[in-house]
Amino acid sequence: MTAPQRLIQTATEAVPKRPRGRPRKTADERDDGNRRPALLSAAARLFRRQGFDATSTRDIAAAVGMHSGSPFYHFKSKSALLCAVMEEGMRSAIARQACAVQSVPPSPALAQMRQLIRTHFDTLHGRGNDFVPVMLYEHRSLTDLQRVSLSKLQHEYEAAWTPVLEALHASGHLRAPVKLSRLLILGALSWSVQWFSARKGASLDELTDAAMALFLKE
Amino acid sequence: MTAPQRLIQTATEAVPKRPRGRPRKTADERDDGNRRPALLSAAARLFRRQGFDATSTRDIAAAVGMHSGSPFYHFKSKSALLCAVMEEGMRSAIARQACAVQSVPPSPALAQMRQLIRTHFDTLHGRGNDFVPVMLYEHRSLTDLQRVSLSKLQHEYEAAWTPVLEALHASGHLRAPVKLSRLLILGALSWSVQWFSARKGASLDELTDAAMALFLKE
DNA sequence: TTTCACAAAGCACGCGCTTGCTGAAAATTG
DNA sequence: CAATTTTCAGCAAGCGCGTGCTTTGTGAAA
Repeated sequence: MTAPQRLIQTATEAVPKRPRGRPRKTADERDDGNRRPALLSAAARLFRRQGFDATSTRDIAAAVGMHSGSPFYHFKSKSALLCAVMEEGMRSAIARQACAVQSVPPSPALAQMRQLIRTHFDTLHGRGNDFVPVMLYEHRSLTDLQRVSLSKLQHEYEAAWTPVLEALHASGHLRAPVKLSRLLILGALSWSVQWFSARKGASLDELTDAAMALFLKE
Repeated sequence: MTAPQRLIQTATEAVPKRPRGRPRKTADERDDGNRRPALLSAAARLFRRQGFDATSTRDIAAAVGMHSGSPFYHFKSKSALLCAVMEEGMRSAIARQACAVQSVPPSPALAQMRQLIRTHFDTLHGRGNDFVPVMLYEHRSLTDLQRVSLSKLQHEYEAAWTPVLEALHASGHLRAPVKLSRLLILGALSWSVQWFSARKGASLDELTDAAMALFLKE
């Protein structure tokens, strides 16, 4: 709700008092020099490595060379910073996913499925991609309102899987119900955050092959 | 480091001083009237609902009608209480799993697989079974030593799956590599903690059917 | 007489966050 | 143009509070 406009003005006040000096930026979309992205990725890395509760705002500030109170100029609370990390992660994941899906012809659906899985693994395990793992495992530290705003992005991401799974169901490559399949498959992939290590064991490509062989027939 | 034993004793001290009164119990295995299990299950419920960090030791004490410092008589630290919750959860899960596997003939392996999946879902979603979900999602709050002691139980639980998966691989019902299959399958099942609700959607039996149809051929 | 299973009270610490301030930069003005 | 005004981006310091945990005390049981 914005403040109501005045309908009656005196002559002196009728002059539109344009404020002098630098124009104000809205609180929602700050430019912030260039330190805000630095805060965001430092927070993402620390949140992923130590967890949200085990990471203090002082840690984050120190990681970008700030003093302890300064992050609160950019984010109004610690949990707002967490939410911003998750939003950033989801937006870039959605963008990568859309780009990846477009780069593959819509049929066969098997190729699209492979691309979806491979892109998902990259979102989880690619270097510098700490944002989405934080989203997966620090969900509880958000307020209810923040959860609502993020669930939209989550649905947007998951929505890309449904038509592919339906095509695979129709062609007989997938026999389980589509909705449950999506939940189980995304769970299997996302859980890899718990055990996957880039330095040992299978590669992301081998992982993708295994997932394809596990979930799909023929 | 314990205090060094005295090697030379005077005549009067040579008499073994049997302590009078109630005999001492070791710190490892206390009997504890019956309040220790109550603390354990109250902690499990709260840890699952609010998370480990968001649950204070005062919350746990209040849940069983104790004062704020009293839980520390039974557990030497908050994280030791968490570890005890997880150990209890794993032990009962392993027991349930062993019992379930024995109740089914070793062949066909499909029947054993179904039983494993169904038992796992019950361990995660059965009422009062808060112990294992806590284990899955509060892993980070343990010390390194505690993690080591728990990983043995984890391996014991997962080991039951391997022969079944190998049989299914040999019979052609499973085409992905056994090791990766186990990781992906257990991930898919465990992730259901994030989305499954007993009051809406599918039942645990339907979920089991879907998982079977998703992972196995024929 | 000794131990048990807590109660009662409180300590020290680290946390998120607030407040007040400041040099620099940018826009507006005469 | 120079002078003025306003905002920006962060520094410096610290407040209040909740936390895990400790210490001492105590009635009951063995």
